[in-house]
Amino acid sequence: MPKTEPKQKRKRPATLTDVAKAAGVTRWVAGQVINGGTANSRCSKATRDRVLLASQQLNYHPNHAARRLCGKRSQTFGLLVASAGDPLRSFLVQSLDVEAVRIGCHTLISNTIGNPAVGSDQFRHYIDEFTRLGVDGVFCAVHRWWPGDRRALVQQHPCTVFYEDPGIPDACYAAVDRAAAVRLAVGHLAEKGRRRIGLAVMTLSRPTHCARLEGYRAELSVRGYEFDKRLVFNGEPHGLAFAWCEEDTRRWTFPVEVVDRAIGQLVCDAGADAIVAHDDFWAAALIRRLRARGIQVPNDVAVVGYLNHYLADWTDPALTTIDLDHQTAAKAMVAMLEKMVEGDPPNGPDRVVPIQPRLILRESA
Amino acid sequence: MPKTEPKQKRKRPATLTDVAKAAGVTRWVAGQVINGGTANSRCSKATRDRVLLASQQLNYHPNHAARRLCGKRSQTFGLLVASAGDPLRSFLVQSLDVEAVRIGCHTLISNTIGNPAVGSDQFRHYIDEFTRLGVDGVFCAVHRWWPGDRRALVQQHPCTVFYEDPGIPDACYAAVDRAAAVRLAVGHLAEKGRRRIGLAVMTLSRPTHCARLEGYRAELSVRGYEFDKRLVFNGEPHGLAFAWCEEDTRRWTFPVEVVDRAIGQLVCDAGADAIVAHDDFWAAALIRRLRARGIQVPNDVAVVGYLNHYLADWTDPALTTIDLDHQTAAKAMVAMLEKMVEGDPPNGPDRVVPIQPRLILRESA
DNA sequence: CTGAAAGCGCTTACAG
DNA sequence: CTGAAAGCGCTTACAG
Repeated sequence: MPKTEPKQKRKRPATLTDVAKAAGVTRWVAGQVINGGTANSRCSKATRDRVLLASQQLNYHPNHAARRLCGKRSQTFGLLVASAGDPLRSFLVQSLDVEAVRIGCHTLISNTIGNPAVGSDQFRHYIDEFTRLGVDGVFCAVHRWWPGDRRALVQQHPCTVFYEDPGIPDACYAAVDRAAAVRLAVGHLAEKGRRRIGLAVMTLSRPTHCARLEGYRAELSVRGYEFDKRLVFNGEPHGLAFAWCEEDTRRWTFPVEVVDRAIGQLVCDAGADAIVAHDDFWAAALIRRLRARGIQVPNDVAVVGYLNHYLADWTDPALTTIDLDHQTAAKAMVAMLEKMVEGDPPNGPDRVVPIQPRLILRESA
Repeated sequence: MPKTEPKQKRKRPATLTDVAKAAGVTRWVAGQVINGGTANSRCSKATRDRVLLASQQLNYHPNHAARRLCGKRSQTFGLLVASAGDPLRSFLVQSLDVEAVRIGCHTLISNTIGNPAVGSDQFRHYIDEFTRLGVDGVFCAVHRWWPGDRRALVQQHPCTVFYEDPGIPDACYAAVDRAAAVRLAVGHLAEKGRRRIGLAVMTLSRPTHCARLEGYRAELSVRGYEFDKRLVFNGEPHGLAFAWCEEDTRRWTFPVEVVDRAIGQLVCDAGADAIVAHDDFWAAALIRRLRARGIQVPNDVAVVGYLNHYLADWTDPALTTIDLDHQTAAKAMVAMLEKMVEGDPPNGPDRVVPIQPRLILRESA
């Protein structure tokens, strides 16, 4: 084969100089036109058109690295999340990206668990990576009971917005109003004629979870129901009471015994005809275990979840649950972060954006 | 209040010059030490230690933009996905990131659907964004029936690796061996003594789906079972036969009628005692609809899914299904892309990496 | 090892 | 509008 064909070198992307040359103007003018600068109005439409045409023909895209080097923003946000694949967070991850893109920014995934390749302190690792990459700001959607030094994070990246209260002073975050969530559930059940509404929660030791009990009592009181402490099941004394995904098998496990005890206390002992569950996992497990006892959902006992998780459509009966409105949360978080990046951080009560949950009616209540 | 406190300016991150100065060496030496360059061995341990110490003390992190500007790789991969939040893909997204981080790279999320903010052709939008940002390569995990010009993608980004066959020539991709998946399912069912094993698929018009029928027939033949065409249900003639998530309500819908017809044909007419379902959604729907008819799973009819989707643990009974081994797929995709970036693209048969699925035993079969 | 220099592609401030 | 220049922080090639 003749060596007529020179080894095709990857063609260099067009630069601003190329565009300027092609359009017969100076770099400065080309830059002004492309960036929509103030001088834009000062140059003739003909000039502008020539620049734009050349830019298009050469498939010009401003070099991001060069822009950053002379002080422009990176237009990139870091996103800390325990694991982006976890459906518990995946929709929030997606919504954050969608909202970031809306203001011309990008999102960098950072899984802080399950990646020992980056060292033992993955959270810390990404804090430094974010510095190196020069992100404009950081979203942290890592549950507060996962490891990670949040103080170090906000110190190194003052522009950080959390999802849910990270438990450090002066943090900015969006958080679902859990009291309102339970009130929605209890209110709905009361309207459906349920008289003995139970509450099954994993724990009452964290403030965010206590809000549920408050909401529960408040709504009972509004409805003229008496509070009966036997109708509140707290999983905490029963040990590990949450769903858990095995790292290797990806198999979800759930402490069925705890749920059985909840049924024993709430339904068998206290005569509950409805249960507001800790979350959709609890609700799904309750539905299965109630069926195993021959108790019909929702006829005998109605069940309401919390999350509006993916699986809510696939339990049998489908789960009536509380949606956390991740989209609104994401919008709020992006708006907050953008203001911080622009040097206008929220103060006082504005640092916390409460998200109003919504009741999603399906079949279980 | 006295104006003693000057408005605290955001302190400039340390530069290589700062480190060199602090360590009392030239920028060149500092750079060599920090980058582990070849000259590293040429300088004394004392010098090295001084540089490393200074680097640590100043919390030095090489400026990414500057490095890129002088020709270094961005160490960033673009990741095209229909929607990162979709649990169908979210674990692949996570695995790709984890594997990318393992080789020192980062992943940029790019949701190609549901974000009209970036224009009508979101796929195209990201192709250009990737160019602008200077990603080293691209992962495309967008289902081939979603819109997007794959040819334009590989033309603009020769370093692109797909998940599943994108249907364009010379593409590099990892793809689950669907024939093997069905064989696993059929083999398991046969060993459990099932004699009338049905296959319910959404369509047989795409090559990737035909592989299932091939696998089905092959395994039947190995087991000495006769092929009975009544035991194959093709959803295609019955119209829309897949689960669908409403954009606004996030509510999943599934054409229950189609599943009912599948049960009618396979179980009632052809006497199936087992069904290999198109995917976990089909399987979950089959389980519900079988129960509605008083048919017990797995006693009367065993059901096997495909995906090992999140919901497999929450159907009742829990779903025996085929795991797609996203982790292995991600490893293969990252390895392939990395080789391409380094100028050593795979050729011929090496362009396609088949992923061997695994059977996950739960309760439904 | 040192040191001075060029260059990556852009933005910006400045003199005309 | 033009044009020449400086600078962002790094890497690299080069002369000592």
